[in-house]
Amino acid sequence: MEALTIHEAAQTTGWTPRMLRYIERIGLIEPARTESGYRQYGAGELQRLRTLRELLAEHEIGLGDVAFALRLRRDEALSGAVDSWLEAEPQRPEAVSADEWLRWEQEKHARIIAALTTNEPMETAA
Amino acid sequence: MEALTIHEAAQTTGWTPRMLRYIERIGLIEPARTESGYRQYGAGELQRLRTLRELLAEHEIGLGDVAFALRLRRDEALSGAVDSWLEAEPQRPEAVSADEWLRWEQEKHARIIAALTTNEPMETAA
DNA sequence: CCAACCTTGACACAGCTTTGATAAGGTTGT
DNA sequence: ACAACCTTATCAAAGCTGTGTCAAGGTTGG
Repeated sequence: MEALTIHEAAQTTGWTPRMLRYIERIGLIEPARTESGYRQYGAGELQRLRTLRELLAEHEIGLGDVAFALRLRRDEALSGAVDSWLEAEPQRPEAVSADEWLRWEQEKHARIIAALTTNEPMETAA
Repeated sequence: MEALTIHEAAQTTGWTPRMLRYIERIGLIEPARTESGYRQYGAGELQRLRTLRELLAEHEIGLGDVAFALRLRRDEALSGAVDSWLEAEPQRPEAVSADEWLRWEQEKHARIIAALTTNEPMETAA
C-alpha cells in the first residue's frame, strides 16, 4: 500500500526523520504504527507535512506556535480563558486636564498604600 | 480616572517594571504615555495585568503563547491558514463525548466560513 | 543470518525567549 | 537643586526550541 516509512516520508516532504519524530512529539502529526511500532505515513500525512512547511514559511511562525493553536482548539477551557482575556478592552485612562491630573498625582501615593494595605482583589471586571 | 507609574503598577500587580516593559513590547498591554513619555497604567490595565498572571499560572502557558493568540486574532490571514491546516487533522478526538464532538463540528463550519469570507479562498496545494 | 532498515534515548549545540542588572540621560516634586 | 523617579539601550544568564548525531537494540526481507 501507500504507507511510507519515516525515511521515505522525510525524503518526499523535505523534512528530516528527526524532525518528523519531533513533529509527532509535539502532537502535530501522529502517524499510524505497524504492529512492531514502525511509523507509517499515509498520503494524508504526507500532504499535511508539506502544507505544514508552507504554513511556517509563509507566516513566520514556529512549530511551537502551531502546537499551541492545536492546544487552543482541543482545550476549550484554555481557549475560553485566553479569548476572554484578549476580549477585555484595554481601557486606558482618558486624557485629562492638567489640574485634574495634578490633583490625582497628589493623592496617588495614598491610594497605592491603601490598595496595598487593604489587599483587596478587585475580581469584578467590567 | 486612575493612572500609576510603571513602578507603582508593578507593585500592585506583582510584576516587575522590567516585565511590564516586556509585556508592552510583545504587544499584550500598551499603556498610555504622558507628554514626557512616562507610562500610565490605568485601572483597566492593572486588572488585565492581574488576570494575565492568573491566565499564565492556571493554564501553564507563557507570555509568548498569549502574544501568539493575539496575533491570531489580529491577523485573519494567519488564523485562517492555521485553522485550515488544523481542520485537515486526520485524527479524531475520541476522548470527548458525542455531543461535544457535534458542537465542535458545528463550530468548525462556522470558523471555516468566517475565514473564507474574510480572506481569499485557499487553493488546493498539489 | 545479515544488511538495512526501524525504534527510543541521550548528548550536544546554536539561537531565541525570558528576565535581571546597569548605564546614560530626561522629568518631577519639594 | 537634588532625590527619586522615569526613559531607552545594552550586556548577561538561565531556559527552551529546533536540529544533528550517535548508541543499543528490535524488525524485515532476501
